[in-house]
Amino acid sequence: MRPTAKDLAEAAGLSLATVDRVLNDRPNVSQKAVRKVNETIEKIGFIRNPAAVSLARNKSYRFRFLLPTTGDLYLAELIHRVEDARAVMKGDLIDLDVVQIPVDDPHKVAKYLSEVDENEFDGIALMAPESPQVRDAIGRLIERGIKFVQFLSGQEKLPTADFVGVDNFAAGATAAKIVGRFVGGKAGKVLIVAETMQSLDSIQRRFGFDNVINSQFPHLQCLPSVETYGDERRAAQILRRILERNQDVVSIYVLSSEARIPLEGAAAYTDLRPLTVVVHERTPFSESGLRDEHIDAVIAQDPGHAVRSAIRIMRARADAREPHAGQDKIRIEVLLKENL
Amino acid sequence: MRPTAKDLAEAAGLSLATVDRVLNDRPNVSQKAVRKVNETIEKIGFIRNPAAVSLARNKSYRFRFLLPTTGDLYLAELIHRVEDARAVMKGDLIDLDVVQIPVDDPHKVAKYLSEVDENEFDGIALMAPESPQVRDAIGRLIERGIKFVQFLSGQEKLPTADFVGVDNFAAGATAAKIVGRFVGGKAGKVLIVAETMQSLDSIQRRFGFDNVINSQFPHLQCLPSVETYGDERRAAQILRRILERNQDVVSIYVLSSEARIPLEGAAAYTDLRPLTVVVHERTPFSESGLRDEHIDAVIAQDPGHAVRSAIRIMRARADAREPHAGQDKIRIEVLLKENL
DNA sequence: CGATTTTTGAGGTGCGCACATCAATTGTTG
DNA sequence: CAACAATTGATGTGCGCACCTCAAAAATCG
Repeated sequence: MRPTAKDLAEAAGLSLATVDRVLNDRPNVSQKAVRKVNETIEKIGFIRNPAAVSLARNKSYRFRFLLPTTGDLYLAELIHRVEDARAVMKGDLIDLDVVQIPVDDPHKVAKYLSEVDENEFDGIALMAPESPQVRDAIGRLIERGIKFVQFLSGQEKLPTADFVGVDNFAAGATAAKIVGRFVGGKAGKVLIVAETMQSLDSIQRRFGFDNVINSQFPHLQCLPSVETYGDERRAAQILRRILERNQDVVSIYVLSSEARIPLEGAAAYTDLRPLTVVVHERTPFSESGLRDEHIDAVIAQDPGHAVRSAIRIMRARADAREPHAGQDKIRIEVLLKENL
Repeated sequence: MRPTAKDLAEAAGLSLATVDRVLNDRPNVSQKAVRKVNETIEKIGFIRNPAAVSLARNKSYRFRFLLPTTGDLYLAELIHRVEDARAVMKGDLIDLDVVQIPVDDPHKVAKYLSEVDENEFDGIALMAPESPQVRDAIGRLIERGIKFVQFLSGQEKLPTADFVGVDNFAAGATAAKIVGRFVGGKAGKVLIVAETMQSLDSIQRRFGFDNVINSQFPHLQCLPSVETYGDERRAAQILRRILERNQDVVSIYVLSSEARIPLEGAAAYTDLRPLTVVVHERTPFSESGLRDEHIDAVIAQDPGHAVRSAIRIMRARADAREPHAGQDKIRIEVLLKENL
């Protein structure tokens, strides 16, 4: 039988009350008692029964995901994953919800964060670009005891907050390696498309991409980033113009999470198959693109994994535990038609 | 406040005893009562508090991983992951252990399985090739109420058992796609190395590999599989001979989990850098190979993920629940130098 | 109809721990 | 040494549920 707190008390030659004081960091315990208890824990291999703890505390966790209002398929996927997790975690006394806010307005984001009630939420996961205002608001949030996770964005990592997501520099580098090797020695230009280059994510990906192309594939030339601003017509027009002017484009790299908008625009003008097309994030569009070979590779971060990871981290922090690092690292996945 | 079983009973107009009978599938309940309770569960959104269930049942789980005795770095990694999980899961009343057995002897495996005491273990995860004998032994194990997982091998999926691992056909196809596109249009031969071609895993990977090469990269020619039998000297000799005879080898594909043995042999004879080298499984060797560019890509399945997945499945089965499909699918990962 | 079976209700116990109260013991200080 | 503070012990309650027993009520049957 596995030792209980009572066994611990007996083995330590102390009362259950003192053991309780040590285990739960209550005041009025001598250093000697603390040491004795901890030694005995090691000695007899005592482990708190988490079910009993949870039951006795009868505490529940309320976490909120703050996601952008605008976004296409990947955002939808993300929301879907949170809903999934919501259903699963409900049993474990974890209440989740999603609120969408205009993340591109730092002022509004900061205002929203400042209005979060610490009696209503134990943790917030925010997907928004960073800015000084937002950073300050996050700091105040944390001071009020609300656990915070930077979710898939804002990689200027705050020392006080946890981050869930990939290394975007490495993600861009990975895309570049695929492009470079898939193109196959041919010289030519690489067309790079982003929704916007304002965000740190885009900048880092582009930086990682250029870095690898320039050092390992000097026969390829990266064109300046095209920004779509999420506008389909605009995207179609600009891409058409650029492809007309640059007949030697051999590859397209879409570094935003929204591949649909630029690629549908480009496909209207030219056949994508001869080009090496690499995009980010698995969506119904990118999946079908892989299947019918309009897209050669997808660089992805599993949204379900990201959501679960954010939840695990907030829960661990709420329990004043360290998160388990290993399981919570988000991998940069490379998806081909063959390993979908 | 979230509804308890008592609330459920009141809302359903039944006693707690009857509600308990329904919730735990006890005998002597009318169909009417069952229906009424289930309806009320939906209506008030009752969810059993898993902590209370766990505490009241006070049940623990004992699972054993049966792994091969022989194996190199990947096996070591796997054992390490089980040990990690062991420490983490200990808190959740899950006892894990690892036993290594000679998996290539179906007779011994079957004998071992038949001797597993159902009072001592709730679940077994076995990493071993299939054979009729083993299959029968697994069947008897399951009949005795022990939950069983086919762990990273034996993909002739038993309808009665769960499987954790990748689709090896797809894994081979993925490797082929990488080889084909990385080679870059050059014609030549692909050297394929396995520890043994006896195992179903190897056969499926090879089949998937050939399939993609033949259909998409006809300018490449697959050589017959070389078997190392885990013997370094043998491997070095054979590979040297083959590479001497085939000066037009452009790529090496190692389809077993042990890349070290063949690649160290080949590297002794020739420089691997000009070749496109693709191997399976992330190990210290394959990682450093990626870093210094002796290896171009690694096709991997995360061992930590696989271990956790196997545990989750055994636990779900032991609780007579269905496992959560999504989280437990093992991805075929593509690792490059850039996304390690 | 009574005799039997099936179904229900009422109630208790314990799982391992958190949290609270109050008394008893020890240590400290002037 | 008394007066006080710091520490410890003894004990109780409740978290939500599983599991058990015994009696009562309802349904079924010959």
